[in-house]
Amino acid sequence: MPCSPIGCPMDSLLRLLMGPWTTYILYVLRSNGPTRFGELKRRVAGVSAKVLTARLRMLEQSDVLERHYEPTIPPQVTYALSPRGRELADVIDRLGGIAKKWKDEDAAKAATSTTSAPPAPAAVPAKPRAPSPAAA
Amino acid sequence: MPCSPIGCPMDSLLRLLMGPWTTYILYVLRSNGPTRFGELKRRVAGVSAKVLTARLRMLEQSDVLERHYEPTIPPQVTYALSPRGRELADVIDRLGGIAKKWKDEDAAKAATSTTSAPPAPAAVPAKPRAPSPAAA
DNA sequence: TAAAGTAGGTACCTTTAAGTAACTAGATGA
DNA sequence: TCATCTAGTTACTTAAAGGTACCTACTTTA
Repeated sequence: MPCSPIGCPMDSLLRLLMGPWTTYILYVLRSNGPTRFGELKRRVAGVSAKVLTARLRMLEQSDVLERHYEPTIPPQVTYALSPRGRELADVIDRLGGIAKKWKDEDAAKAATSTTSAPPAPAAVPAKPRAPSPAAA
Repeated sequence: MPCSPIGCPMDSLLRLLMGPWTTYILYVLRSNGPTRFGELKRRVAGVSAKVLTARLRMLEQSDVLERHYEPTIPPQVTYALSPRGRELADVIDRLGGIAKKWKDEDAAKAATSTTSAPPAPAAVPAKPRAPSPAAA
């Protein structure tokens, strides 16, 4: 079940971003700088250690972030964005900009439409959707 | 199981891109222009009608693409990118560029390392990974 | 003595989402 | 008359993920 045909270079990259939390991990790492595992887990609220570990391994193996292991007695492991990670985080940022813009546009549109009208119906009744045969 | 905390504008956008085939649908629509359902299904090789329909509905509801229904007797339904879709496709293109660059870099690195060496071992044995307690 | 904090690993369960196949209407072509 | 094409829909099945809980070794603190 690929995101795109096998061999497409996007495929592996998307597989990277696709997992839950991934972009948020990158976001935290970008805005927070090198971060320890526990701190990361606290900031990415709601993520389980298992999934966080899995994501970090994926990202590390793809050279998107760097893992620094300090063998002190309570061991200290720090994660930081690599150059690739920063490159990726920039694009994600751009994506975030688009997302925010759309949301604002939607909010503005909703505001004007509800200025003198009841809450808009969820569906688009006038649209000539292909009739559902089974519904007959 | 959000990709990021609830309320983050990225969340819905990522949910859009995350689904399998989504980016490829956008890619086909971008390079091919308005495309009919069957043609789309043929170009996005391997996708099932069910999933393709689901993705198209998602993208349509998010105003990423436009659906045009022509009630001829074999009905003709055409999908095309909306302005938002083109905006999104641009970013995806950038992401694709990064993916390609990384792949080339990896290939080059692999070529130099295998010039006089056997296939590189898959793991990184020298890295001081935190010892696995259960393995002892 | 026992709990807490470090950074995870592992087993088990559940949920979600994809795949597959069969079905739809109505006209056309063999 | 039956299959085919259009653009899907629906039910059923299955597999891949995530969630939860419990486990590790070692030290410090209460």
